[in-house]
Order: sequence, then structure tokens, then C-alpha cells
Amino acid sequence: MGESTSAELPDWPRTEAEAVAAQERLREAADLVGPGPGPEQVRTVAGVDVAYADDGGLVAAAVVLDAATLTVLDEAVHVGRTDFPYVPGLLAFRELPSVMAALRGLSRHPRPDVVVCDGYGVAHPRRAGLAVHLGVLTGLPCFGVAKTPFLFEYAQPGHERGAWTPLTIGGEQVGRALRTRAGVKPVFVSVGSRIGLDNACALTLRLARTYRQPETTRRADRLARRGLAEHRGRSAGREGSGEGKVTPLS
DNA sequence: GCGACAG
DNA sequence: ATCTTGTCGC
Repeated sequence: MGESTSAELPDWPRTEAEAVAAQERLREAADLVGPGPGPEQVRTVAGVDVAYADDGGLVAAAVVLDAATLTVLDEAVHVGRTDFPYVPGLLAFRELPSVMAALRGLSRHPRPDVVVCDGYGVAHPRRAGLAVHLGVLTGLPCFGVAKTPFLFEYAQPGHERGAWTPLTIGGEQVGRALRTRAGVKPVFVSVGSRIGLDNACALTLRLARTYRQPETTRRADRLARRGLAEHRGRSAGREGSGEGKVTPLS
């Protein structure tokens, strides 16, 4: 009982000090050159998210969409747990082992063209946010779309959909505040690895036509929440069963 | 020095 | 993230 998802990845940090040291090495491993795949090259896009119970239990979800039609092509969930607490700046160490497990459960499209994270990429104190970690771990083009800015400065983008302004930290541009819906709060896009900011924003706009957040994030969020609710119901009479399982789409 | 800070 | 009711509007 109580096996941590952290045990699934070799040398995964268990303390804050180890995690910070790991991030300082990670920033070198990110691929930040080149425009990466543009709208013409991207056929499949994955979204990932995690829903938490109050006891360390969690459900991670991965969903693959057709980038053109936004149809669901594949999905998988991982039921597990984490021992790493939420620490600002260290979110990756709490979420990613479970996210990797969910991605391994994708049976039809295990290697999507791009992965979209719910959070930041290089817009991070050590330039090592969630999307940078996931990009390096998977080797896939990866970027982040966050809902709230922290530690950054930006001007309010224009009112219309598609308007954007630079997201900066200490004068350095680390992303964009991007308006996906007219008159609605912008989202905050930053690259993780193997994709440029222009293409990340273009893809974000393609994925967020009717809602503020990209469809990838919305689908993954829904799937993770549903998985958590179902797991709660199932484990009510059968404590501890179903841990560490991956459920592919049938 | 202390607190705030993606989810 | 999660805890939570109704309510306004397309």
C-alpha cells in the first residue's frame, strides 16, 4: 500500500532540494530552437490533466484529438497517487509521473504530434515549467497554456480573439498573453520543447474556438474528473483496489 | 527575512 | 487543485 507514482520514473526527486537541482539540469535538455510543427504538420494533439482527491489519490488523463476536427481519437486514464506536495514552481514533480503513465496507456495514438499542458513551459523561475519537463520526458513537441499568470508582467491584449501581448519576466519574453475569445480573460502560452511560440499560439487558437481554454485541456480535465468520481464510487466498498491501472479507450 | 506563486 | 447554489445568457 502507498506506493508512490514517483517510483515509476528512475531518479525522480523526492525532496524540494532535489527537485530544484533537477530543474537546473533540465533547462539544458529542452529543445528551444526551430519553429517546430506548424498547423499544416499537426494532425494529432494530446491534452493532459490531473484531478486530485484530498488524500493523495489522483487520476491522470490523456486525450488525443484530431487537430482539424477536434474529434477524440484516443484517451487513457491512470489511477494512482502522489506523495509530492503542491509547491509553487515544482508542480511537475507532483503531476508528471502520473501523466506519463496515462500517456503510456494511449493504444491508438501513443505518439501525438504535439502535447498541450495545463500550466507553464519556459515561463517559470528556472525556465523549467510543466511543459518543459513533459517535452523532455516524452521527446514530443510540447507547450503549456495556463489560466493565471504568476511572477510575470504583461499588458492587456486587444479585445478581439487572436490579440496577444508579450509575457515577460525581468524584461525577458517567456510567453504570450493570448486572447482566445473576444472580451474574455486571455490565456498564457509558453513553449516547453521542440515547438516555437508562434506555432504554439497558432495551435492554441485552433484548439480554442468556442471556449477560453483549448479543447485538449477541457477534454483531459473532464476525463480526469470523471475518472476520479468513478474511482471514489468504486473504492467506497472495495478499499484500495484499482490502483496503478491504466484504462485504454475501447 | 517573509510571503506569494502554475495546478 | 478542491470545497460549493443559484443565476444569467447563448
